Amino acid sequence: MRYRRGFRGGFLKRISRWTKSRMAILDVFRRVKGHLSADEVFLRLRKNYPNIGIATVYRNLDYLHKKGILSRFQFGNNKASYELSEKFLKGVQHHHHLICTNCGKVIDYTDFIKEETDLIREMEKALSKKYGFKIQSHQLHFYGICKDCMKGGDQNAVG
Amino acid sequence: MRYRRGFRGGFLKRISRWTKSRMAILDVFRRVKGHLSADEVFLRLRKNYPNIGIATVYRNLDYLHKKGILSRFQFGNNKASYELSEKFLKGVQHHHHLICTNCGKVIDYTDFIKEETDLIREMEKALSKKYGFKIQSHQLHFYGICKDCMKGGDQNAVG
DNA sequence: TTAATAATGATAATCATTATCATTTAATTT
DNA sequence: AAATTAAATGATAATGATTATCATTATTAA
Repeated sequence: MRYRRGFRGGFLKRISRWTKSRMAILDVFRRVKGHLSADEVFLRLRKNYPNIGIATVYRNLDYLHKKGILSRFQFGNNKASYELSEKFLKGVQHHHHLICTNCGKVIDYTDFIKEETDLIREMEKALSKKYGFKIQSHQLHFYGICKDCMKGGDQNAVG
Repeated sequence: MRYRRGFRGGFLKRISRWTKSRMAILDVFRRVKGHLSADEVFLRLRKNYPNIGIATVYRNLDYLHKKGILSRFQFGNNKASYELSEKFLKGVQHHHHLICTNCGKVIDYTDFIKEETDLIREMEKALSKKYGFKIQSHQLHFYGICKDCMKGGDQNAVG
């Protein structure tokens, strides 16, 4: 068991109670790496944990987000997606997203992170000062048409 | 009337029918400048246009978004916001958003746009090539705690 | 082990958005 | 200007995502 007492340091200290469902949800994200919506988490959990309720999934996603363990995204399909925060897990690379406005596919990319990070750091400092805003995270989304939709088909909304 | 025949050039050519509600919605955005959700548009419209239906608002926001006239955002409160696209209206400056995770307030900022645009342009070129992705727009969101919430209060979620 | 309380599962309620359908309206054609 | 045609509208039902409620259960600290 990954989350037994001895290993509950750092971020994991923020978790007040180590419930079965909370551990199971964290494990889902450790296995999957990418972003998952509440219903996707729910479906994956039900295999090993058939009695879990969808409300528990929602509550824990929100809880883990508030603790800084999951990052929360909305890519434009009217539902939230979550992924492990890079601050929480070393293995998670800093990355951003390409979102296809035609089919909804989301691609993670890790290119240009060095350049981006330098600029962002500078911006955060200046924006914090100018607006008195304590910045905690940022998201950079690119919207467009993916490779498949380019050849395939009927294109939809633009940014 | 702002949208009468003689002036329907450029982007406005994309609009198939100039209905009363469509014009009224565009006018709301011209007056307000900032981002508005469907219900906020609906409320503003009802003053001068008491019979408009909420479905018409949703349909037109979606329509104008697909025509490239409105930009669409989701800041994390589970509902979409729209604003006039800078491509559509010269007066709209390129800008991004600071979102307070405590109270939900959204601040537009226009700082660092030169530096950002240079980097973004470079990224778009490289990402387009690497992923075969035709990029149409981008959004940069900073999440954190605003000035008021910093002194005021009970802090909430982090990014 | 027990006490205190956070978390759970079931489900109702809410909120944002989309679908349906009969009617109206904008633009085009006569 | 009247007729035509298809897009758009308003009312409202339906859907989908998320949140609230509440009695019960499970985790932690004492």
